[in-house]
Amino acid sequence: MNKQTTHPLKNDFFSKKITNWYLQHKRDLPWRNTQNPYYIWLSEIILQQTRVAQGMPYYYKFVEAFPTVQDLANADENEVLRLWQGLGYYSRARNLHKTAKMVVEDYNGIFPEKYSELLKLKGIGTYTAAAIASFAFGEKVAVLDGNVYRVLSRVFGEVTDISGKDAKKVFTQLAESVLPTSNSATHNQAIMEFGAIQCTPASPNCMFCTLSMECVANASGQVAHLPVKSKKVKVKERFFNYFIIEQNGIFAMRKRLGRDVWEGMYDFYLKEIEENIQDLSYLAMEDTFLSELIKESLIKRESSIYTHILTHQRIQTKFWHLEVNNSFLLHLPQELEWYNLNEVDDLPKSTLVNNYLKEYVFE
DNA sequence: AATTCGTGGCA
DNA sequence: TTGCCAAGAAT
Repeated sequence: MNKQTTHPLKNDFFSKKITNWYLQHKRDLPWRNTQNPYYIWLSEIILQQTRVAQGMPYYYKFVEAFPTVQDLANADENEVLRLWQGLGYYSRARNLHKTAKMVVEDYNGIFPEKYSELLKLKGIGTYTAAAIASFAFGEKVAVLDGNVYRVLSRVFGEVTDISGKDAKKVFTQLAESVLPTSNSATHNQAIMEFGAIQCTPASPNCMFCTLSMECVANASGQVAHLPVKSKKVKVKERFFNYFIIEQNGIFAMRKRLGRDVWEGMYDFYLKEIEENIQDLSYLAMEDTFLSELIKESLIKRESSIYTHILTHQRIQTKFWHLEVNNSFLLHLPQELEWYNLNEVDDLPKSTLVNNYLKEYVFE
C-alpha cells in the first residue's frame, strides 16, 4: 500500500494550506513582481545555492547594468564576471553570459517557454527550468529545490536519503503528487517560501506552523532528523603562495583557466605547494622565472597567512608583494600580462585576491 | 554518478 | 572553532 496516496494531506489539502500561508506571509521580492522571463531567469541563477539576502544586491546590479537580455549578451565576459565578483560559483556567471548570447542568437532574443526547451540552456538544470517555466509561463511543472526536499520529507515523513542517487526520483514524484491543477506557480512559490521561512533547516518553530497537526515529522518528533542527508563534504587542504609582481606602478596578473576554483577570474603568479612551507628559496626551486624575479626585486611586503574557506577546500595563502627593479626588463610567462591599478580594479577577482588588494594595494 | 564548483551567516 | 548549508548545475 502506498502511503503517499493515502496521506490525508493529498487531494489538494496540502497545497491549499501552504498557498494560504504563502499569501499571508510571503516576502515582497523584486522578481516576484514580474513575469518577464529574463528577470526571472536572472534571479533564479543568482539564487542557486545562495541566500536571498546575499543575492539581492547582485540582482539589482545586474538589472541596472543589463536591463535586457540583449544588453547582457553584448557585454564582455570579464564585465559579467566583475559584476558577479564576490557571489561565488562563477560558472553561473559564465553560463549566464553564454545563455544570453544563445537566447539572442538562436532564439531571436525571445526566451523559450517550455520546460524541456529551457533545460537545453547552459546553467539551467531541472530546478531552474521548472522555476522559469512555472513562474514566467505558467507551465504545470513541480519545482524541486533544497526547500522542497526539506518540506516534503518532514510533512510526509519521507526518509529517503536526499544525498542518495534515487532521491531525486522519489522527491520529484512526491512533489508532482501534491502539485495542484490550477495555480501551480503560486503553489511552487509557496512551498519554497514555506521552507525558507517556516520549515527552516535548523530549529523551526513548529508550535506556530500551519501544518503542525498534519506533519508526520512533527508527530513523531523527527523534525530535526529530516531530511536525511548522509553524505558529508571532504575538505582538501591547499597551500598557495601568490607573488604580486609590481613594476613602475603596474601589476602582472593572469586569467585563471582549466577546471579549478575561480575559473575565469584573475589572480597573480601562483606557486602551489603540498606542504605549508614559506621559504623563498624553497619556492624558487626548479623555477627559473621565480628565481630571476626574486633576484631582481625587493620584497615590498610579506603577508601573514590568509585562510580562505571554500566548501571543499581550505586554502592557506601567503602573498609576496615584489617590487621589480625599475630598469630590469622582466620576461613574463605567457599567461601573465601587465595591468595598471585601474585595470586591476576592473578585472574580476576572487574574494581571496580582492581582500588582499583592498587591504594593501587599493587602500 | 560521485565530485566539484564560493561565500557568508549562524549555532 | 567547527560544521552546516543556502532558490543547483556541470562533468
